[in-house]
Amino acid sequence: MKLPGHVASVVTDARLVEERRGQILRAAVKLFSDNGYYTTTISQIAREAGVSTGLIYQYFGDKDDILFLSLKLVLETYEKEIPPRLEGVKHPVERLCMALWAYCTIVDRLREATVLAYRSTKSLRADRRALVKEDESRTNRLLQACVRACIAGGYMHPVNEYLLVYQYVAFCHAWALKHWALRARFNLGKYVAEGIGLLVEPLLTAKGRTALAAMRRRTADFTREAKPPARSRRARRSSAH
Amino acid sequence: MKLPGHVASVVTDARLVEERRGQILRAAVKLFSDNGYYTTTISQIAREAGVSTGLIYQYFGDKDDILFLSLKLVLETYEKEIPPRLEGVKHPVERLCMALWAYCTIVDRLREATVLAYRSTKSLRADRRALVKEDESRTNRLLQACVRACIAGGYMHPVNEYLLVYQYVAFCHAWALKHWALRARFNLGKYVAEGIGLLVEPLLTAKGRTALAAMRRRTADFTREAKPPARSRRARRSSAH
Amino acid sequence: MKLPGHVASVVTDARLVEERRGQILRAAVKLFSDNGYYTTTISQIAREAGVSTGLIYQYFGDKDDILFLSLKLVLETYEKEIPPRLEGVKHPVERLCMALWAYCTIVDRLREATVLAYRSTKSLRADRRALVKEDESRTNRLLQACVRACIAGGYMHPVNEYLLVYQYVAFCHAWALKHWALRARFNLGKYVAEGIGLLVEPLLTAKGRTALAAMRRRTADFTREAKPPARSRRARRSSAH
Amino acid sequence: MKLPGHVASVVTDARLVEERRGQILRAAVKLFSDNGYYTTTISQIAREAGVSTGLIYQYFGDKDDILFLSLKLVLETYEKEIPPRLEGVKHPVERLCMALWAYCTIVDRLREATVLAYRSTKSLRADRRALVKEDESRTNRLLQACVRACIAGGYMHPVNEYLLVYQYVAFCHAWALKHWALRARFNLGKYVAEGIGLLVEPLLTAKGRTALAAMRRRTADFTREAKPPARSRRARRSSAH
DNA sequence: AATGAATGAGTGTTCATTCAT
DNA sequence: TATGAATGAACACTCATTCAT
Repeated sequence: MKLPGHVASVVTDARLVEERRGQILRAAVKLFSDNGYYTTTISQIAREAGVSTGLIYQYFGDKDDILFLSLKLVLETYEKEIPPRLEGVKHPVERLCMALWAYCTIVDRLREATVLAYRSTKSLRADRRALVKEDESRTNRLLQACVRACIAGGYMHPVNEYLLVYQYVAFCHAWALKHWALRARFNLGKYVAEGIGLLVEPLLTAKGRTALAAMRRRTADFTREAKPPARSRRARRSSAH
Repeated sequence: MKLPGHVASVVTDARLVEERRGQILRAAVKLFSDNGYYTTTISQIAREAGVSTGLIYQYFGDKDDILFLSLKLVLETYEKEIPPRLEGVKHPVERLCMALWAYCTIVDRLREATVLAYRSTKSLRADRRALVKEDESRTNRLLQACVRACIAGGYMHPVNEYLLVYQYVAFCHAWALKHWALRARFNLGKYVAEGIGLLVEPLLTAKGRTALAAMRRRTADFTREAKPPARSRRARRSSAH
Repeated sequence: MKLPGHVASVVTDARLVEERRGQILRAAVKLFSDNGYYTTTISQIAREAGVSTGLIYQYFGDKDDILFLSLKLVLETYEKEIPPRLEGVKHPVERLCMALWAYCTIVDRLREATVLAYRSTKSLRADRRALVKEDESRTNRLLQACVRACIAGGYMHPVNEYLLVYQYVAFCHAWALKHWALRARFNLGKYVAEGIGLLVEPLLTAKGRTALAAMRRRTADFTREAKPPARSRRARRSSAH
Repeated sequence: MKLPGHVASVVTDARLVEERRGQILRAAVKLFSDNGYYTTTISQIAREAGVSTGLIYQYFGDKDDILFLSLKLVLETYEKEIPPRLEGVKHPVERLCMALWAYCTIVDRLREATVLAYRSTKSLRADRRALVKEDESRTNRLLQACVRACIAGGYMHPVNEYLLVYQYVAFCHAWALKHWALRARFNLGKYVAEGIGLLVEPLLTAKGRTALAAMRRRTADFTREAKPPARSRRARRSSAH
């Protein structure tokens, strides 16, 4: 009786399991993202990860296990990387905007992997699909807290916050899903800035708009820049704080 | 030198090609939607369509052809079914709302197929992917015309209409993509009504809001109903005209 | 209980059977020669012959029937076309040389078909293989008669005439089988002339050599010419008689 | 950009590749020889070789690869086995006769495979066909050297040595190709002896004939014997030297 | 723990043959 | 008689998975 979330490993040394799985999953995410789940073979993953095919079966029960942990890896990235980006941001409106901005930059970095999540979640065994969806829901709750704080603070008109969050998520994911169309018209900064204009600003109260305007004055940078390489952006961001 | 959009058939009788392809594609869309492209076998499609495996290759060159025409079938449904639903609707705000409502009802009817489009477009041969995207773009342009009319008529504040359309599309597709989560809280009518409250209303001018309110009074029905079976909905619609 | 040499036809009108079979066999010989038996499909044959696939099965029982009659057609060509070329040629040595020359010109015309016979005889049902070999043997006997006459007339030293005939056949067939190599060094006339120098002349008695020399003086033409197109060669031949 | 002569293997261990390929090719040559290329299935080859079908694809890229190496195996056998049989044979006339004898014994041993080469070379991908023909040409050159030495030594009248070699090759191959007819009248020894009488002796000078007669006196054995099994023949030969 | 050779069930695709019209 | 749509058995080839070393 296997638990759906459990992935068995023949190897017992926990540190080694951690390390090898990471090594294999990085290869898998890359290949799945580029070529899809079904067209990626175990031996391609092995080659990309620099191990033998046999070794993979020491750390994963079957191919579905690899997909499962690959998707978790991606979804957990969202969940883990957004909160630190909100640290020190106090104002609810600013937190909401920063959350969207953070989410979008992560999507941008994991663009192919985000598409993968849409393509391949249904390829998972059904019981595990639910687990992956929970991961996604947890990320949504991060946004939901931001929205709620805006409304609670009187910065945003009361709205169906649940639906709004889904719209925000759709907005962030669209950067990956519709990148083929959007990239012709936007860079990432412009995309987020315009998105805020469309999905945040119209919902704000007068008080909220004032806050947004203030924030814009301070962080004008990311709305104008051409999309820079990931590395320099990360560097700039840390120096800015 | 094959054109990417062309699918060859051994059979020459155009009527028969039309009919058989339809028969096979209906089976394929169903199976692809339920089980995905790669896990659906040609012989499953044949069985579902009530023909032999060999026959399929009289009407399609290979499995990719079937996927291509399946996706086209789905995307063309959007493109073809929205315009008739807008006939007779004059007011720009009302047209926009009706377009969203129409789009969402089609997505609802083709829920699995819509998910299929997200899952499997990347499984297409690259040259054909572009053609499918064009189909999608054409549907977007239907929405874009509605948005533009609203702005031109002074019913909506000037916004980035291109991005807004993508938000609308994301909203409609989300009904299929996130149905697992949304169905717990919304029925289709409520979903659309709330979506309009979130994505249309806040962007309207005073004049636009008046129009929206008027419309709501007249068509209050669809915002309250439980999701009805497709047949009765269609019946109601025609009687309403 | 089918007789091996019998090919059944659904159609009863003998004249029609004759005509249709000829039409189909010409197409089959061409395609089998170019592409081989197994890689040629019935529908290719049908297309080449300008009929439907179904029609082929009105005149042949199965694909093996087509191959069988195709090979017979080719082998009977040898058997039928050599004798008229010997008409009026009286001298045994001259008859032998003319037979070789005739055989080689036919091989040259049916080059691909000759290769086909080597490739595909073994693809025939075993009982029919024997029939085809009999056809070949009958052609051999034409040569054998020539050799025998030479020996009987004291023009050729007594030799194993049976083996010699096989050598002659091998020589003629080699023009097709090894054409890829021979064509770089010989045209057909030179090939035959040199072959006679190698396989006939050394076996002749003094008397025989005198005859050969005389013949050469008269028919010097074909030993020097560049290989002419089939049409002009045929024309010249008839005008020479 | 694949080189036509290269056959890729998934397995890297050279010794293993050598061994497995040999094992599979032996099975393939047997089955191709008996049943032809197209009617032999991969799984028949696998069964005959005692391996799984999958394994075959670890050592060959596709079925064409197997045919290619099968034909090479056969043609290289000629090329490799003739020279050792000439070792220690000094006299040009004797070398020529020994070469013919050696060639014919190899053909006799590989009778079916020799027929295979004629049947199936055209089934090869065109670029590889040329490589196989080169193998054949190399064997021809072995004979050509023998002929040339005879002429240079004044043992044979000057003739078109290129054509003569082709005639010798045709003679040797005929033992396989026309075995169905020849076996009724000849055993291998008699076939070669008579062949020499027909294709070598008449071309010799007086000096050459003396040498041939001398040789015949010494090695009279092989012209009379019934066809002995390959093994004892080889044994006798070495003891005779 | 790690390798990679070996397995064989499963897939897309072809094509000789049939048969309703 | 002639058509060509329909069939389905058969094949080449793939790849997740196992296991001896």
